[in-house]
Amino acid sequence: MHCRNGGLMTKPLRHETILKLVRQAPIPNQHALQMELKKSGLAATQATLSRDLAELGLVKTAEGYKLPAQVAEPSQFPNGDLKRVMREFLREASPANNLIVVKTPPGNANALGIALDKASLPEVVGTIAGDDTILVVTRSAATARSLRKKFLNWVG
Amino acid sequence: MHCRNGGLMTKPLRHETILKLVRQAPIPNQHALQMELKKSGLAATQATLSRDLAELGLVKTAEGYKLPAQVAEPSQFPNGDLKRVMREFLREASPANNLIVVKTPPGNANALGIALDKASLPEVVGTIAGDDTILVVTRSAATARSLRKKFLNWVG
DNA sequence: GTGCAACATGTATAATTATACAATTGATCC
DNA sequence: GGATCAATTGTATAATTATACATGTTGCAC
Repeated sequence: MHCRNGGLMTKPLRHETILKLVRQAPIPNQHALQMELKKSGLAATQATLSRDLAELGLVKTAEGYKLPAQVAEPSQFPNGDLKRVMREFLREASPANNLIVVKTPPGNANALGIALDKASLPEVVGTIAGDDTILVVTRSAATARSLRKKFLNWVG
Repeated sequence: MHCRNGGLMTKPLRHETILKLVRQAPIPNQHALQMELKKSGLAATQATLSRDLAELGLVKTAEGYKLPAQVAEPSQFPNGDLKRVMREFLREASPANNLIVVKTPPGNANALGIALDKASLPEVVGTIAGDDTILVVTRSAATARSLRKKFLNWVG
């Protein structure tokens, strides 16, 4: 078979390069990794990369392969606080694709945004708060819709 | 098609159950999850579970699906310390499948074991230290062998 | 009521990943 | 030198996961 290896220890270099790449950004799949490595002059088949990723202990998330350290901490504790803040400030929540557009009284978006971030709900990828509007970014439209319903239930 | 759903909101319950299961132990794959859910009287196809896992933001590791919180922290900082301790105490390191059997002078296994744990090398799944022997558990035989070489290089 | 849109889900299949096996290379021992 | 073994990798394929599409259901507007 053609192992074009030729005795050069390519594996350690490849592993280093993979770690370098994954530190820059999550790698969506093994084919993408293969392309990136090729740019660095490193050839490897999908099978080899599958083995590499396992040996390096990388982890596959919705965003792609990451270092374990890069895996976001999820909600540290429940959201009693969030519910309270939300009851106070939430006026309206509209899904828009994978976003929820949350309206608050003028000047209060930030407060609610902070509470949302702190609660770090698993559904929430991130938030941006303006003056009276927060964009809540979720992984999918379905998530946005179901999370929105959860919000509305909370404020009952 | 037969969505035997009948209007009961099975999804939230299913999601709760999945989270409960994954808190107990990593779930190796979607088929295993399907079997577990069946035990709880919850029927779902692989496709549904694939969608569920994505919505819940679970992450796939070598051990299976986990909560992001359960993903182990990798080496926090390099291993200068470990190298020093290792030079002092390491006498022998033999690979045995996915283990490395590390020998130390009598009574020193624990010290080296602690240094190993602190360094939390990505290759190391865990360690057990006796009196003059440490078992270093890695993910694979290949990892064990290459890590062992790394050890031997360190102690020069 | 009808119509419509959003959901949840199953089926079938595409896409992705893991692995059994074979081949090559380099080291070690006789 | 030749034999043998461990390591690395490719090929082919199996196993696993994601998704395009279709369908039954529910809630809401009219």
